[in-house]
Amino acid sequence: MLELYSEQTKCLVALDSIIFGFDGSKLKLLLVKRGIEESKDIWSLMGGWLQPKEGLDQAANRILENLTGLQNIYLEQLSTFGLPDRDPVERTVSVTYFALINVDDYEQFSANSQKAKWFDFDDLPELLFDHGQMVDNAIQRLRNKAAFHPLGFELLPEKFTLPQLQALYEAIFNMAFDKRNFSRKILSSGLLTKLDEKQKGFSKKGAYLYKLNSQTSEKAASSNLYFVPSIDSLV
Amino acid sequence: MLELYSEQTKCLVALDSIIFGFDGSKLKLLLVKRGIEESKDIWSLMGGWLQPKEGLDQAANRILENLTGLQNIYLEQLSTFGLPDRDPVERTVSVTYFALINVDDYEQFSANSQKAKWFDFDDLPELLFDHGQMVDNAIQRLRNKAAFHPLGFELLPEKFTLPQLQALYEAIFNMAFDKRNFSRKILSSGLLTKLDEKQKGFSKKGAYLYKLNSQTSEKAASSNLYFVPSIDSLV
DNA sequence: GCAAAAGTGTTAACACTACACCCATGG
DNA sequence: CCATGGGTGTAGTGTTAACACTTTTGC
Repeated sequence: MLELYSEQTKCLVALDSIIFGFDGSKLKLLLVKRGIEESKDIWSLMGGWLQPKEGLDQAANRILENLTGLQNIYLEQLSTFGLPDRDPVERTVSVTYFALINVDDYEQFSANSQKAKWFDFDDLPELLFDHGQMVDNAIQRLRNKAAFHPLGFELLPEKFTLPQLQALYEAIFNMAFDKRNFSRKILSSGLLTKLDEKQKGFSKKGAYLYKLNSQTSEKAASSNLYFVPSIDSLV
Repeated sequence: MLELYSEQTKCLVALDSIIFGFDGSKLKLLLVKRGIEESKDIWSLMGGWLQPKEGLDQAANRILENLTGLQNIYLEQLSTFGLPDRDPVERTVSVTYFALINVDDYEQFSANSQKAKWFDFDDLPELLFDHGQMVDNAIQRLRNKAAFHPLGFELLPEKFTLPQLQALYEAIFNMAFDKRNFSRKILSSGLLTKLDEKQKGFSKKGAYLYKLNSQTSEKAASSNLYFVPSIDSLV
């Protein structure tokens, strides 16, 4: 059974967030340059320490807000990493989170946070400690989740076109979809509301804008939204 | 960015395991009676403390082995809980694991571990702290995972019958399946090898025994093993 | 011989894949 | 007027869900 509390050793607890973005054609990851000695200047996930009076989700939100200026970001807990020597400086258990943010929203704040940079997801630099594993983990979760949930929308502006949405899913799954099948599947889910406006400037014809239909988004959604042809590695 | 390590507060790190079993007709959960003051005698998950030189998975395995005598148990990390006051004695972050064990295997050891008991999953006592949430979390993960992976087998003896397997899935999903459809789906996955023996004693006719076909179990498996008619709450 | 559980096939609806052409517009 | 990207429909195939009767054998 549980042994007494008093004799147990304590650990530092960190929060590290895998922050995904999308720039219209590629999936992106937001990284920061480590500012302290021991592996200084290595790119790493955005992270910080758990404070005495806060919960994990709360801490992850606080850190994300401090670093990006953004509130109410989609944030979800992933695995916790705790090999004894994962951080050579001192034993640290790290709880990871994955976040989805709209690149445009963030650019406005990027002046503030000095050393943060968006990387193409498939061209990442070497990462600090076990952050590479954390990222592998997160992309899997993103795929699994996006395959069944109306999730990707978090990465797009409020109004978006079907081609944009498709490009996003193609970036997430690193796979091409047939646009007729894609639009049929998406539209039949009832998740989207077609707007009267068209997107201007990008294509000559202009594509209709849609928005997420907040009514149905939570419930009716999850039933048959699976995009991926062959489900390979579900969690 | 990361602040200096030295000024950060540390936490106790606990591991708590949600241990599922199956007795042939009902899904079970293994709980222990808390042995230390402050909520003494409340039923709780099996847990223990992270030791200085071990990783999280390793610690979860060690604790499980100490308490049940079983090795090589299916064990998978779930969420981490860390509200500041979740444990009134002292701030503790708890990493949860879910485990699947064969009830028969465990009964042999149950003499050893004094205060452990199997409960029917749908008739659980009140649980310590936030362990109830941990359990809710775990059953969801079990369902999601079992819907796509050849997972439930961990809960059965090496040789089992289709009716047993179906009963297990019905217990996991708390839902009835059509036996013709069920057997077709399972058998078409190629996961099982039919044996020449029949189970005796339970039914008059006797049901054929099967075993998991270890070749295919990892790969070919995950492609279309979804049993659940309507996927309601996938992670 | 009967009760209790095991085993087995067919059909109709739906969902998925593959595939090609016309449309609207800006330049 | 033409190049670029946007939008749409169908046929074939496979998968799923629903459904009922026969078989075996212990008692």
